[in-house]
Amino acid sequence: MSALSRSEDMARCAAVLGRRFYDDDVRNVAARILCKLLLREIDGSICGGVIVEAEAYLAVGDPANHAYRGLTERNRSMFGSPGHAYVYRIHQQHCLNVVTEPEGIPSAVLIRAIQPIWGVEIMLANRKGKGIVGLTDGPGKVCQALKIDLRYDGWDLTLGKELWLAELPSELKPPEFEIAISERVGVTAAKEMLLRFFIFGNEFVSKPRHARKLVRSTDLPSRHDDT
DNA sequence: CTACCGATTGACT
DNA sequence: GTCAATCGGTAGA
Repeated sequence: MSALSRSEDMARCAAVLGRRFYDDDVRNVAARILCKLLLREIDGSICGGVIVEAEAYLAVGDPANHAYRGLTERNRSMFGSPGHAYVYRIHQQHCLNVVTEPEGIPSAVLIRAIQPIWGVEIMLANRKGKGIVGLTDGPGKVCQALKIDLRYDGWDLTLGKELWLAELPSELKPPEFEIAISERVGVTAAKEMLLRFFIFGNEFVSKPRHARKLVRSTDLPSRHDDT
């Protein structure tokens, strides 16, 4: 068996994130989603990598949230149960969010960047010949590389097929990392809120990379229902 | 129905 | 650093 197929087996065997992971405070999920895997199966091949950057959009008091003014046709998925995808379109691009918190509470985490690991050749082809650096450092780029579009709006991410999230296999796990917190990128409302989370020092994070705060991965708050 | 605009990207100064 | 492309969602007439 080749190293490549062993690697793909590693991705296929990684523990799928279940509903409980998403059924939590959206800021908690945005921080804890770092170093998880985003995986996609395209024509029988695994594509994806490690999530290195994400943003939280709050259900309350966040005018940058698409659901700030209530339910619309576009944002309907955000009102659904946690662990489903909210995919929307902007400027000819698609952006992938994971829905968090209990059903009816419209909060979500935007996946802004991944570190490419599996199916790099396929992702490069989907992005038309750009290099590995810059392949998936932005929410639109992630969706281009992984062929994620509106068909996946409302997709259940806990099924472990087509499009899902999984734990980082222990073989790949770094001992510890620092989480940087900053203002969100590109928003025109609530610019000052510190709701962007990224792995400090990782080269696959989009710019800017200035950190307003730093938190150790081992110091994250526990789940709301942990005791 | 029309008008406005963006949780982006890529090209350019 | 700046800026245009480009089009579906949204709000308003």
